[in-house]
Amino acid sequence: MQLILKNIARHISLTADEEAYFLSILHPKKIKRKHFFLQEGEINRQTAFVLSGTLRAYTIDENGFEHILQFAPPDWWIADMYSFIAEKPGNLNIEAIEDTEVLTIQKKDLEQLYITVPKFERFFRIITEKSLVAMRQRLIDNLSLTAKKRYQKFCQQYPSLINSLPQKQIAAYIGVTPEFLSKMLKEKN
Amino acid sequence: MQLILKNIARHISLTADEEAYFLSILHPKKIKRKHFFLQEGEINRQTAFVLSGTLRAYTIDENGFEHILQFAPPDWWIADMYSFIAEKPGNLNIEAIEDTEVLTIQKKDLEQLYITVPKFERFFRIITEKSLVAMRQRLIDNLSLTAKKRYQKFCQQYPSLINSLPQKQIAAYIGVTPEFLSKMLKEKN
DNA sequence: TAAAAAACTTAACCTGCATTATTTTTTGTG
DNA sequence: CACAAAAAATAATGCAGGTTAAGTTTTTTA
Repeated sequence: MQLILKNIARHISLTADEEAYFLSILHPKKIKRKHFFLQEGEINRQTAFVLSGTLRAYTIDENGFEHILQFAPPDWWIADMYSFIAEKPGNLNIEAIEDTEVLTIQKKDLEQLYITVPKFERFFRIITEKSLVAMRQRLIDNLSLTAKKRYQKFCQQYPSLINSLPQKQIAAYIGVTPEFLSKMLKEKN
Repeated sequence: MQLILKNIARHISLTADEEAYFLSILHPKKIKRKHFFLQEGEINRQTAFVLSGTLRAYTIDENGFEHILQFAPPDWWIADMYSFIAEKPGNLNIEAIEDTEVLTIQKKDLEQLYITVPKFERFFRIITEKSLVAMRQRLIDNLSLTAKKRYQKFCQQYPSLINSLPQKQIAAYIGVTPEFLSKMLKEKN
């Protein structure tokens, strides 16, 4: 529980009452490796904060290829934002790549939280702004960098993941086939 | 001025006082065709709402190629979010593709607005969430669709722009060279 | 309104990455 | 610990889209 309070304290400060109220709406949940927090076609009714383990969010395109949009190691928030705000079925899968513990907040509870403690509007505004900046940069990188450079950037950005992830998933994140990533890695050095 | 109030009314409602205060921090600005609202290397100290005309936001990569991140026709908000929140020099250029009128809000005024009228935290949270969803979808499209399909999607999404934009700029948005777009367009039909 | 600049077209050739298919290695699970 | 499944490596072949460069049309602006 300390982890999520510290996460929030990076942008807003809470009174003891507000903190207690916030903690009261959190639901702990465990997701086993290879199990899903959310599957394509479902409505994402809760947002998640990762305490331990790691989740990944991905889509499957019409040719059956996976494209990974986000890894969520501890201290990260994750949801299918489209589905969560529209309350419609989404096309994201959110899966545990190892046994994972999260805290979830139901959409209804979050809406009430916004009303009761408006500071949380600020908190989520700020982290959404940061996500947008990161997503924008990733789009730019995909438009302007070669696969080799995108791989290098990935290594810098997620040094902790690089050794625990199958290459296949790194390929699905940087936007190349596993075969091509394998070839690239042989060429280097 | 009505346009921006309507835009805001889509997500929050203001009292007469709040409305007056909000209007008081807006600065009208005109940007002539081919002139810049913001240039690479500058700190983006204000966010803009387009009243008339159209802006485009783009980066120039290390090989000198432009990549367009956003078109902002009337009723849209635009800024270099990275530079705006970090208060550091950004790498976006925001240029008028025709004579354009915007309303700007200074970062300092926006911060005060958040404090004085917290509803605006909600407003900007919501529109940032929507931008994030759109940006995420664009990344997925770039990872999974062919250039032809991305062009078709662009036509559906910006029917009003399609005839007023140079092909070069459509190419810079969908992520192909102008030569290749030209070839594609000949092939079709 | 004419000259200059920008946008567009065309075409030959090139390359980064995909595809397909087979083999080898690693990992997870009963 | 064995063996089934997943991941990774390898390699031949293919193609979407890039590059270069020249010529043509449209737009801008003096």
